[in-house]
Amino acid sequence: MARRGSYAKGIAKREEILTAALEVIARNGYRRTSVRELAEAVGLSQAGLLHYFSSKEELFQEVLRKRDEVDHDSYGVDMARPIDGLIAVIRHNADVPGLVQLYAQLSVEAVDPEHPSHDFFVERYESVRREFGEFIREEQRAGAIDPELDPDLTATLFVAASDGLQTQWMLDPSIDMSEHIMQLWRLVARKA
Amino acid sequence: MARRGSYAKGIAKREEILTAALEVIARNGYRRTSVRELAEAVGLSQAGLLHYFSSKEELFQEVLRKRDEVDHDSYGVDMARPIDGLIAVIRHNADVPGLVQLYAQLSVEAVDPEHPSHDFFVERYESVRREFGEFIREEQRAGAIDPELDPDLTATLFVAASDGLQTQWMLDPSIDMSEHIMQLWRLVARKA
DNA sequence: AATGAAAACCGAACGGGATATGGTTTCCGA
DNA sequence: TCGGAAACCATATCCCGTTCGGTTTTCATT
Repeated sequence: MARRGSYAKGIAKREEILTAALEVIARNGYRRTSVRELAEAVGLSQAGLLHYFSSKEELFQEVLRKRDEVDHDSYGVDMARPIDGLIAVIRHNADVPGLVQLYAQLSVEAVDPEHPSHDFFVERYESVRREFGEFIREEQRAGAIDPELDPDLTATLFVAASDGLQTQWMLDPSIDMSEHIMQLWRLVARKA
Repeated sequence: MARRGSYAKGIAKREEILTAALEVIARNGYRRTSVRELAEAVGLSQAGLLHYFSSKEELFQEVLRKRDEVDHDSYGVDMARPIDGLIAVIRHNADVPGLVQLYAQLSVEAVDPEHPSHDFFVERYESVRREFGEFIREEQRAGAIDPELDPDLTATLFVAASDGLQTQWMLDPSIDMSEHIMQLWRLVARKA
């Protein structure tokens, strides 16, 4: 049998790195977070840290992937409707500015097709739009949303609004992101 | 009298740099645009280029400021309604991906309060929201928009949607940004 | 038209960034 | 217990933005 996979110590260290990365980013901001700092935060050399992640960008991508998993478990499953999950996530995001900043930064950098996280984000957006679009179709069948509305277009709009609100919120934290999304939902939900 | 200000040659060179920066970004993407390349593109050394702009970030900010001026002159003045101006700008943006990328990148980096362009973006968003919010108030007075809608909230939503759509469009250029904004406008505009 | 001060520009160097290389040490299953 | 892979490090490399101390060019003043 070929020996493959990591040792127990390595698996724990990897998790520790992901957690520490978040703390460092939350404290210093994305721009001022270097692999040197990340390495120091977990008691490794730069090369030691890069043993776990082939690049800084891949490390960050893994942080976001893990966040997606946690969010999906917390707000995706037990929530009755995806819109409630979306609002819950957005509310939660206001408590983790480091993650929001990391996400905003990496998603924009990844528009470059050569960026290592390009495919990750392309697929992520596709799946988020697909899921939310499907939800809107359901609401239309249930009569809660105007059937004339294009569900895919509307889903894209929700995702866009969520992303754009984050930028404005980071520049001005007095902006209440969830309130704006609720307003958008009221706009698409049929009245009376 | 103290001699101050630039020579004719310098003023022309400065403009040339701003124009060339756009071309280089459009060709190489923001990530791969270095001051070395920028300098080569206009026949200067790195230090020579930095004589005009104290930093790379300041140069990029000036590119965006110039874009704002041009857009404002082109779509802000002669357009009847700001919403038409917004849609026209968004349509135009699809033809200048380099600018869109530069804007998206810099606006996110500038969320760091230490970033040299932080104040620029804070003020820019404030003024855009104020202008659009005022327009919405006018439409409400004219009876074109539900007076119950919070105009500032709605303005923020339009800005957020515009920004967020750009990210999705850069990742998937088949997305029609203007169509989505028109959809949003239909949602807020009173029907029948 | 000569002058001189500031603008325009350059070569070289600096500090810091991510990452590749070639190791040594530690782990742990066969 | 042993051997191979994982875990980890010191060092080196290359590119980045930026600084410093110049030289050359421009052009208002005289």
